Amino acid sequence: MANKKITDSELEILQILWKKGPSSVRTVHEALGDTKQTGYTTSLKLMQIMFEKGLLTRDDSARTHIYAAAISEASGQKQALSKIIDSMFSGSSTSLVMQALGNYKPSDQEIDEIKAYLDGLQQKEN
Amino acid sequence: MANKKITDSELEILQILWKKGPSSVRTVHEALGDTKQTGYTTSLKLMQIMFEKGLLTRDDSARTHIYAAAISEASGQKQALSKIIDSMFSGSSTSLVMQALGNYKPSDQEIDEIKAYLDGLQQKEN
DNA sequence: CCGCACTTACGAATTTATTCGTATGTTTGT
DNA sequence: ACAAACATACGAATAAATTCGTAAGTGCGG
Repeated sequence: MANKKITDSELEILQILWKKGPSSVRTVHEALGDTKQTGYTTSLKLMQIMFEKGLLTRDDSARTHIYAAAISEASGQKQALSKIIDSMFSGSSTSLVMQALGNYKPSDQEIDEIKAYLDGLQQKEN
Repeated sequence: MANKKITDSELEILQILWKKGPSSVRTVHEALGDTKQTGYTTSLKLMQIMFEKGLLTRDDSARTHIYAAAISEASGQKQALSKIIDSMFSGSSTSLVMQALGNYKPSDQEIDEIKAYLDGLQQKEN
């Protein structure tokens, strides 16, 4: 519901949790280590803040707490899409789609998949 | 080339300049007034900073300086798309397209337009 | 000419995000 | 039992973004 703003650092952590599933701070911190070289307590603090914000849930029944993303990856994707459709594409999802197709040419096979998907959408319409 | 990070506030200003074309600080500030109620010097400062960052150009030959976006709207759109394709869609533009189509069902007519566009892409391929 | 409205410049306060040091407690291996 | 390794909590330093106050110059109407 409530749409708190997600910072880039927070997004990195969500990525990892989406990929790995519920994880300890250490696990996340080490996965993060590939791209950032910040201290362990930095990751900890960030995840605690995200928990307070409601971005993460956590199981603190064991000594090592286990955190999980509070929103699904799909819903994160939808949120990100909404934001740029509103802010960059004047609310037109179609023009976002065209622009994406133009910039990152899909292969023939991918094009066929998209077409099939579009056919499916038209079917349901009636 | 260089990909400076654009904040949300900065994006709002770019929006206005893309829509209205080169404008004075006052014009931008008043357009901004619809959504934010910050002081005039705040808008001024922000635009000055954007100018320093290279996000805006300006003509200071007259007393009232005229600012313009240094990047085109299309290139801003491309940048925004790149970012979320990388960060939210594991680099797959196709899955972004599918997700966008799924969330914001286009009309039959829009679907046809997209299909036509896809046909065009396949044509060129050979 | 004088004062008012408007402009830019710029230092600095405020707010928000990121990072880390340190305290404190728990677990584990020997 | 004890030390080393590891966990959380939390205050606070640092950095980055946003906001504004104030100074100083320009131009215009009367």
